[in-house]
Amino acid sequence: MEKKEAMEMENPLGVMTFSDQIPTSFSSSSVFDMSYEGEKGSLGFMDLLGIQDFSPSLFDLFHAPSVPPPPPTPSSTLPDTSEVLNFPATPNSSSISSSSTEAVNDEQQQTKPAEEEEDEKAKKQSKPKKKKEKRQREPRFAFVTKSEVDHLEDGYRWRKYGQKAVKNSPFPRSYYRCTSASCGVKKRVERSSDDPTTVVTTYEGQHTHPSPVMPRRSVAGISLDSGNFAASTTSFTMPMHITQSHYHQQQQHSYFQNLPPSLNFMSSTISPSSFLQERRFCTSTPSLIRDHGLLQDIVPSVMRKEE
DNA sequence: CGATTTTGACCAGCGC
DNA sequence: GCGCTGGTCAAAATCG
Repeated sequence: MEKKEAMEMENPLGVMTFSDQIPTSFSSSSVFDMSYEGEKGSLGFMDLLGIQDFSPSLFDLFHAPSVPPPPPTPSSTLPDTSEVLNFPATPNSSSISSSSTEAVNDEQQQTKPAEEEEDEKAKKQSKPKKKKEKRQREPRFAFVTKSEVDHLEDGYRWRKYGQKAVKNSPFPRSYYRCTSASCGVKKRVERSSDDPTTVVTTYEGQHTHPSPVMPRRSVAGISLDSGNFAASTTSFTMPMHITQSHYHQQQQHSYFQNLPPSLNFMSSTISPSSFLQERRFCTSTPSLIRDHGLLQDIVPSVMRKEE
């Protein structure tokens, strides 16, 4: 798969890496490692943040001091990290790495929504698709969580549609699809062979509907109210203000300034207000920070596809 | 009985 | 062309 993605990578994108240790439904001390994958390539810039040793909240995550970032690496010399999850250096740290073809490759994205569904269907059915046009994947967002259970509760309902043995890993990879009719979001779940205590979950696509299951006050008995983890059922959830602070932090470190234009979207295209606006767009009650409990709650709009 | 999971088969893409 | 691998399909089994 790496190969495939590498092939699809035309514009290297950044790899967002956050780190945190947060309480989740699956573990009282979950390592949180997220990776937003992209087809056009990725660049480890967020992981350069080296964020670690955070208090158990995403909010803190974006405010905690970070270690000095390593010198920016030219995208051209970066390895293919489309599937790399940037495991944290420390046991308690984790990372969110992101890269998305779609994030930057908007044009193709724009034309996707309606026609893509059909395209995908056709693909699956008879697959008489043209070779030239490789399948454009949805933005993918992966994270690593220290958990004993493979399938983590994230507020949505999933139907397992496949399972495959993973090369060089004793653990199988499971494929899930959102059960909602019009929602084509998929996710892969696999246990890390390096660290069997961690689960790698990769989301692909955007939910086109609100979370059908939204236990907002607690997850598996773990209340989230006490912390800043204001939004909800899953570690994916991120309050608006966090997103904003995230932006600021990035600005402070000026990581993006050293990135190629295609990677510089965070500093050049996104402003705090744009984040806010996006959030408002997603929520009817901005002040209350409504989340759907998934990607859409954490991934900036520019990294997602607009409907 | 409908929804979900399991699992073998199938297909596409890729490297050799 | 062949083999490998990731991803998906779909029938059967299982679950609630």
